[in-house]
Amino acid sequence: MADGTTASGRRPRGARPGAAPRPRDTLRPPGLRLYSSRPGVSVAEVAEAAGIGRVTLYGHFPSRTELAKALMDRAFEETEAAWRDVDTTGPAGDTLERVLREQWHLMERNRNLRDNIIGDVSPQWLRARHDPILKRIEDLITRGQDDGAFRTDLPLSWMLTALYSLVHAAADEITAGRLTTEQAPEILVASLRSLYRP
Amino acid sequence: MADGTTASGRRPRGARPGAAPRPRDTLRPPGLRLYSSRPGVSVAEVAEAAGIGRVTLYGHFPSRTELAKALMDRAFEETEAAWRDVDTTGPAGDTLERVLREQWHLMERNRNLRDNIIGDVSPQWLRARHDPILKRIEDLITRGQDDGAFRTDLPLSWMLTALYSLVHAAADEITAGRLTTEQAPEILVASLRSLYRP
DNA sequence: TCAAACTCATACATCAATGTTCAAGTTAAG
DNA sequence: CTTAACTTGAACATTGATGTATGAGTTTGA
Repeated sequence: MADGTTASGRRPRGARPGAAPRPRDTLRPPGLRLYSSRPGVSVAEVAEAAGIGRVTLYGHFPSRTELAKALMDRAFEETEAAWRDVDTTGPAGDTLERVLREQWHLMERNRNLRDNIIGDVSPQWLRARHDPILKRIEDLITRGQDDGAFRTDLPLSWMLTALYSLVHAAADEITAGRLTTEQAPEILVASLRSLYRP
Repeated sequence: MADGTTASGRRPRGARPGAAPRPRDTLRPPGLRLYSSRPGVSVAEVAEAAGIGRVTLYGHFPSRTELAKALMDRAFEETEAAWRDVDTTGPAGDTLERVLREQWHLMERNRNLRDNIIGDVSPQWLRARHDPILKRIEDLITRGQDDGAFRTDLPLSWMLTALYSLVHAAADEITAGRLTTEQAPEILVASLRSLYRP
């Protein structure tokens, strides 16, 4: 205690004693953005995008795999946080449209991240972390089906996959310059309304 | 002429003079299948899937890039051939459903191949070869819109992208074991009918 | 001022993939 | 049988990415 170090760990309790201006948490978002943007990104590229040295990055995450896991955990937390802000009281159709408009960008990042860390983590680990993210939407679709708002002639898994697939496609269209950021959510909502209607 | 060799090239006109049992053309399909199945495939894996040695493969295609190009050309030819068999005389909606049922597997391979050779060939080359493949469907959608069979409130590019995106998704669902090969085209047709209806 | 915590460029070992070379084989036309 | 065309495994050089080690510098709490 007297030496400023806690008994449990190496790091003091409060603010860290001293450091260059980049702690662990301000580092993550830019790395995530790059990791989620292109397949086959190297750790060097992620570090550069995050504005830090490659060695420093390895100081935080002992391996590429651990980096990928941390980014996926982050995505999971972001999704949880986003859902806490969603009003889910109304009809399922309305809720879905709200979620799409508010979260389609986050959903896109989740999906890209998942696509890009396949091969970096075990399939089991990936399922365990990614499935809960999908589950929120899945539950919403089920509720809509029970209410008669959504069709029931297609498998639930397909309706979920189709949704993510179209979100992904919309993001690609923006990248390709064939859709604007404003158009994308409207087109997504219109498409899924047609696709989900009984 | 008397020596059995043509004047123009090194290869005689008819059957090749003698060789191990694997000429260039029986080699391509298995390679294509693998190349289209997984991102980041190595040339060694492609060769193994094709049942030939890696060195032999390099004998046919001087580089990974040239291999990718040859496979894309092959896909293009396959698509052209498939379209020659399609009856396009009826209503656009019926034609689209026929095309989906008959070609969805080919469309899936085209898309996967495209995804996997990004980075191996220049974007310009890729566009030049891939766009004509898309054009057939695009023309069909346009015809349906002119006939009033398909909706016109969504961009043409989006309707095309959504179609390929769902085809891709269906293939993934089969891989994941959540759809059967028999279900897939039916679900695709049902989904696109809803999505394209005015 | 002192020292702990942190950053970072350089350098290094390792590994996997690409593409080449070579020295053997195998096949079938003549 | 002879020989040209082809195949192949093994070996090699090169390149790029991963992960580690080191040593020097920076920040900030005490």
